[in-house]
Amino acid sequence: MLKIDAGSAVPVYEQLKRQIKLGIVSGKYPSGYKMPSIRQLASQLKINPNTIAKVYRQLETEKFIASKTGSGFFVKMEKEQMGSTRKILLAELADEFISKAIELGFTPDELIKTLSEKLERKSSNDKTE
Amino acid sequence: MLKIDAGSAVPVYEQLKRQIKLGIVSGKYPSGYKMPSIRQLASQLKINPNTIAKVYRQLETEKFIASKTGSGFFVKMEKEQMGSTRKILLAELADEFISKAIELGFTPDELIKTLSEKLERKSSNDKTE
Amino acid sequence: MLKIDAGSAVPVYEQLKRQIKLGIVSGKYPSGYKMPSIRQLASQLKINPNTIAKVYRQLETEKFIASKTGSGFFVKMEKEQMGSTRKILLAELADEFISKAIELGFTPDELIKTLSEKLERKSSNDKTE
Amino acid sequence: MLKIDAGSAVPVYEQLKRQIKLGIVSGKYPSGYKMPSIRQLASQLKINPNTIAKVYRQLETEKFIASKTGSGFFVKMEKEQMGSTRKILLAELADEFISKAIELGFTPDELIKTLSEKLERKSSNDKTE
DNA sequence: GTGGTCTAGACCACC
DNA sequence: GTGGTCTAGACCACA
Repeated sequence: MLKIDAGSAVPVYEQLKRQIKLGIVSGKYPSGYKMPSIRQLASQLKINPNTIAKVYRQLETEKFIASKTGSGFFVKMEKEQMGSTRKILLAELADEFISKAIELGFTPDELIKTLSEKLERKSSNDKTE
Repeated sequence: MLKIDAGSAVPVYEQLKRQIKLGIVSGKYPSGYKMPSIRQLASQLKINPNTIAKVYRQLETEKFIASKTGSGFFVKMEKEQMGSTRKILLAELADEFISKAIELGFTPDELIKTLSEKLERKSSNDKTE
Repeated sequence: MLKIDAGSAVPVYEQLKRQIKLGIVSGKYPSGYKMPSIRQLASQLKINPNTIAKVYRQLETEKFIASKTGSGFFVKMEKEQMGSTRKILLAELADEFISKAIELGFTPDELIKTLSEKLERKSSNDKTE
Repeated sequence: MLKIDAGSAVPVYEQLKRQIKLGIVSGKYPSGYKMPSIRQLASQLKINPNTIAKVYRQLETEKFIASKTGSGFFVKMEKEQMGSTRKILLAELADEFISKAIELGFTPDELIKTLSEKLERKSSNDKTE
C-alpha cells in the first residue's frame, strides 16, 4: 500500500507521513487500527527503521496515532475529527501557495485562472494516458 | 528595502532570492540596475558575504542578473521577458500545489473551492486591516 | 580516477566538473551511479569539501546528477539524453570558437583550414608518441 | 573605431587587447603609428585609465607596441611578422577549441563536421539578415 | 573598490 | 554516515 519514491526530492519521512495521514483521514486506517511494526515496515519499504520510528513519533505528537509499549502503534483519530483534518491539510497547502504567489505580485484572479487551466489540462491528459 | 528573518526556517539565501526576483519582475529593479555590491549588502543585512554571493550566482544562472567582474552585478532581465517569467513562476507554484494536493487525495473541485474561499476571506481581511 | 592540477590556471572546480561530465557522458558513470561523497572526495583530492559541494550543486542544476539528502549524489542522466548532451556540449564549444575568430576578422575558410591542419598534425603526433 | 561592450562577459581589457592586436596585424595601425594616449582613450571609451594602461603594458610585453617616455605608445610590429602573428592568434583559438573537445571524447571528424555545418548555417543567416 | 576562488570549520536535517 | 546552510577570512583578477 505505502510507497516510497527514492528518487524524489521530498524527504522519505515526509512522503511516509503524508501517505499515512491520508490513509487515516480517508478511513483506510480506521480508529484502533494497528499500524505495521517499525521493523516490518522498514524491511518492506527497504528504508531505515529510524526513519519509520521518526514518522510514528511525529504522528503521535500530531495526535494521529498512539503507542502502546510492547504491542505497537494504533490509529487514534476519531471520525468526528477526520473531516476537519482533511480540510486543515488542504488549507495549509493552499495558504502556502497563496502567500508565495501574492509575494510575487499576482492577483487572486490570476491564481484562480492559472489553477483552473492547469487542472483542466491535467484531467484531459489523464483520460488520454 | 531587503529584509532577512534570521529565525525563519526558510534559508536566508532563499529569502533573499525571492525578494530580489520579485523586485526585478515587478520592475522595482529595472534592466541595467546595479545591484548592491556583495560586501555592502552583506554588512547591511549582517550576513556573510558568501551567502550574498551564492544568491547572486544563482540569480545569474537563472538569467535574472549578470556579473561584471570588478564592477558589480547588474539586472539583465528585459521587459519583454518579464511577463513570461512572471507566468512561469506562477505556473511552478501552481504545479507544486496541485501535485501535493492530488497526492493527498483531493479532487480538483476541492482545490478550486478552497482557494477561492481563502482568497475571498483574504481580500475582505485586507480591507479591514 | 579524478585528478586535480593545483597549479593550473583553470579553477579546481572547473577541472572537476569537466572530468565528471565527461565520465557521465562517456558512460563511465552510468545513470543511478552513486557519486563519491563530498567529504570522501575532498579528502582523496586534498581539497576543501565546499569546493566539491559547489561542483556537485552545479552539476545538479545542469541536470547531470541529483542529490538525496542523507544518502548522497546520484547520476541522473539517461542514456537517451547522452547523445544530445554530447552534441550540445560540442556545439557550445564550436560557437565560442567561431564567434571569437570572426570577431578577430578571420574568414570561415581560414577556420576550417587551420582546424584541419592542427587535427592532422595532432593525429600523426599521437601515433609517434 | 575601438568599441567596448560593457555587457559582455569578456573582460574589458581583453576586448581592447584583441581589437588593437587585430588593428595592428591587419595594417590599420602601421608600424610607427602613435597610439591614442591613455587618458584620451579612457575618456573616449568611458573606462578606467588603469585598464588602458594595463592593455598597453601587456601589448608592450608581447612586442606589439613600444613606449617612448613622455611622448606615448607607438606601434612596433614589422610587416614581416604580421602574417605569422595573425596565424598565431587563430592557432591559439583553435588549440583551445580542440583541447576542450578532445577532453569531452569527440573525434577530429566530429569537430570538422560540426564546425563546417555551423559556418554554413551562419553564412546563410547573414545573407538574410 | 568590485567579483571569483578556495580554505577551514560550525551546526543542522535526514537516513 | 550523508548533504544543506552559514560564517570567517584568505588571496587573486579586474576596473
